[in-house]
Amino acid sequence: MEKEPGEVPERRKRSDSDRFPRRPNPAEYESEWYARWIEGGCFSARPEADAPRFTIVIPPPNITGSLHMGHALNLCIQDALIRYRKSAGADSLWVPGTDHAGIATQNVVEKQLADEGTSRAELGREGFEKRVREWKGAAIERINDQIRKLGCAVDWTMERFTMDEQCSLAVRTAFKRLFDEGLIYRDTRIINWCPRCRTALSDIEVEHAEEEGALYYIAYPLIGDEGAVTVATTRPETMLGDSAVAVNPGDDRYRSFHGKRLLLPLVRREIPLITDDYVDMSFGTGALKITPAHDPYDFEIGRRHGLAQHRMLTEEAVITGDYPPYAGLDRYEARKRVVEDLKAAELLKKQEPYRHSVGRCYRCDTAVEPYLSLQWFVKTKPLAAPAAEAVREGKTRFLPEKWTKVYLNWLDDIRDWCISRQLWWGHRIPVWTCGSCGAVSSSVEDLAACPSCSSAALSMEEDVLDTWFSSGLWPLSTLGWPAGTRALEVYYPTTVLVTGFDIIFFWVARMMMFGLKFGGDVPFREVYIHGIVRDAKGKKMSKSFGNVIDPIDTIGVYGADALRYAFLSSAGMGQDVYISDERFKAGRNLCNKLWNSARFILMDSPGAPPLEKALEDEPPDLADRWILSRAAVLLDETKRAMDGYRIDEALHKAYAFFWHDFCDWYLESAKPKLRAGQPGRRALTAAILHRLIALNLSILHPFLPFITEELWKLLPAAEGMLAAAPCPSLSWEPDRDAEDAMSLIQDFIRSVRDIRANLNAPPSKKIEVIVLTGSGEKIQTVKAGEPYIAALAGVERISFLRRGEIAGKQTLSSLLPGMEIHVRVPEGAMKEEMRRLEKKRSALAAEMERVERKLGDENFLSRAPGEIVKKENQRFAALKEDLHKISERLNELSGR
RNA sequence: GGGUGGUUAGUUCAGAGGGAGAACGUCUGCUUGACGUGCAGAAGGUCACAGGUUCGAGUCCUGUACCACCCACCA
Repeated sequence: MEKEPGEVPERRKRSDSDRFPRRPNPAEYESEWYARWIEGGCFSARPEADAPRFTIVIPPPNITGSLHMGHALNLCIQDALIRYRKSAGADSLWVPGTDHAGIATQNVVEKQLADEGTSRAELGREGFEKRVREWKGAAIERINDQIRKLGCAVDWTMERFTMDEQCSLAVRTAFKRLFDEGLIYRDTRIINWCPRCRTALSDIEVEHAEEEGALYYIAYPLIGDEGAVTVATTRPETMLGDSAVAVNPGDDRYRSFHGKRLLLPLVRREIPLITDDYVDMSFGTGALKITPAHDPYDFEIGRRHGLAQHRMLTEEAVITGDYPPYAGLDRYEARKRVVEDLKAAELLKKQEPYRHSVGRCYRCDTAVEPYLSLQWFVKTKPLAAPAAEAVREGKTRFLPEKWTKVYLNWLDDIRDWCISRQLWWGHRIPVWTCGSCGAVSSSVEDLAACPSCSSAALSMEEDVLDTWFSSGLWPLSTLGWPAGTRALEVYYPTTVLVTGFDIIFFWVARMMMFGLKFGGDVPFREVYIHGIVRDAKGKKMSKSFGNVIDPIDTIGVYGADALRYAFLSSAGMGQDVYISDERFKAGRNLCNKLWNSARFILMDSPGAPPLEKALEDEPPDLADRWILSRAAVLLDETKRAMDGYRIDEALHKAYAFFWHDFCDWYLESAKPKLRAGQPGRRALTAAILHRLIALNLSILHPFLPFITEELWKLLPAAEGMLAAAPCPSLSWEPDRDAEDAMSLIQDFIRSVRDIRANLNAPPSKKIEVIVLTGSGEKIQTVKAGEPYIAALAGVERISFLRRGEIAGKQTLSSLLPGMEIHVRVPEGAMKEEMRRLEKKRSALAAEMERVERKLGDENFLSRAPGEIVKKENQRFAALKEDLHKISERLNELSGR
């Protein structure tokens, strides 16, 4: 009967196989293990231990919502590192915590209030803060639960929140020190203002993007003279606040206008025409309207020329009452009206499409206004210089290295940091102004009396600090600074910071500045910058694309280990991570394979002697020596990869070893030995299987903590929990000879299998293989490997013929280094063989020609190192021999 | 305008001067005493393009094109 494509035959029923359960649903053991790890104190720091320290402070997630795939990636990387270093003997500490996220959280809660028909104003500051604190509790619980679901080995006893008592003390202490040293000051400046959030923003909180707009040409009539000066602007409504028109002093077109006065249209204000070098003659008309209160550069020019600052917008970006026809209009509405009115007055000379950069609030995407206001600033240059220097000196290293330059360029060109926010949710600025003497003081403790005049008429600042001010202190505040705690002493500087490139300026640079300033050293030795999470098509995951996947959903379907595998296997250093069902399935399949290999071993050999004991009683055979050698190499390779933060590489190596070396080859070759071998053989084989399944679990544990722990429990020799177990060791050296010999056997088996596949020989059909050879050493190896060849390639007999002895015409053949193998086939199966041989021959001939040409080249022979020339010669000889064999074979077949 | 990456198999990437690799996907076969979430085999690449250095270039240098990202106050 024909089988439908994709149809799978019904699984064979065997009562035997129920002796050991099939893999349970991950949900059945994952949360249970997390609780056991916590109970067992597996994740607790051991500051008293005499061990190398490995410390990470978590990038604190915002309490605005739940964790997304980006967080999950970030967490998985840290967890793999923490668990690996712990198993390698380090005192690993991973400090968890969350960030109050000022603007973002306030927005979320305000939205909630709006849905409930109330508002922040209605609740009042205290009521609002109380409301946010309630939200905070639930949010943190949700986030921590996700962290537990992912299996993160964080030390919960160290958990912090950026607005808890300890962190608040750090914030006030840092603020006061900077204030007292004159590094924090207050000034009236043009800052970035979000009219929706109604707060100031720092420069980096504004996201610039090119947008389609228009360039408007407006004529400003001269006073007391004919004519006008035409300016070009993208924001015509700001003309209401103009104080002057500027031209370049060297611009001949306007030379005759110098010193004249203009009439500002609509407003009918008299303004001067001034000259300033800043003006670019080639742009627009070469005349620039100056609005000192609403443009940063105009502000500078205004200051230079002593111009008035006319504020024409309110905090909500609505026209102020000073411009009656437009008062109360939104800025865009006002733009339309101004343009209409200018048109009506025939003063709008031209309007053309124009692409220009618009800045938007990074929290709500509203177009930001340059806005004149009184704000607090940090003088950054004195802090930035040491932060840059530390990286230049290599005290902190970026991985991948390319981010070093990004970091340095920003610090070298840094501008002062606006830290005041007109919000209610955050650290209130610890500054008090005296109502009687006017003194402005900062204090760590709340002030009750003015330090200068002892007056009690003090008012505290209303504004709060930029969230990133407290984030910047995170490595210090979590470890107890400003108190000289044991944790600070032992764990600062931390080892590595794991984060995304999007917050290098926001966070990494600020921590460097504060860490050096207050902690006396860099906050971390290394900064590991990972990529972002994308969907299968390479699109960034974002709500607006509608392609977000909730990590918790994925865990529900595939298990946390599968999700972790998807991330860690594709997280090449700094590489973006593409996730898809395919990748999750790959992770799930690996878990399944792990389970089933352990299941086989424990079913077939429930117990085994210790490996060292078994080796005393029985010498290891080729496959034993080979797999032990591979394991020794693997231990070394994964260690080096992990120490170098090449996490995906370590995982790939472990995966390949487990799946291909261990399962495909060793375990398969072990089956006949377990079934038919001598007792000593059986014991040694079982011992190796037990030892190596344990080793596989240990090595894979940092990546797949749950399934490996669950299986560890089932191993008779395993003690305690895997999460607390030290790195496995293997008293076995890499064995070159065993690996070379096994490699030949594997090639042999693959060749036979290839021939079988061409023959369509079912696995049950045993075949005879004829070996033609000239090399004695290779024959010895094949003979030694005969049991494996028999078992793994379905070969019942190998006949060794000398060169010249005829294998027979009716055979399929394959070339191996130093030998040629044949399998007899029935009449009629030869046509395909001729084609294959022909193809192979032309490939060999082409290759040989290349090598021959090289070896005929005087330059090559005289200039290339002797070693290379020798190698090429050997290669030529081998190719020549193979070609000869194939040609002979072809002649034989065609000349029948 | 400045900067940083990238361009190698259908896809995602590794390879950093001497015979083009992995994973996934594809195709073919398989009730193989753990696993069909599996086993076995196979096919598939002018290493973006153009110059240069070299006995020899995915690999080093220069330039070009394209893609991605970051920074910047030209109205």
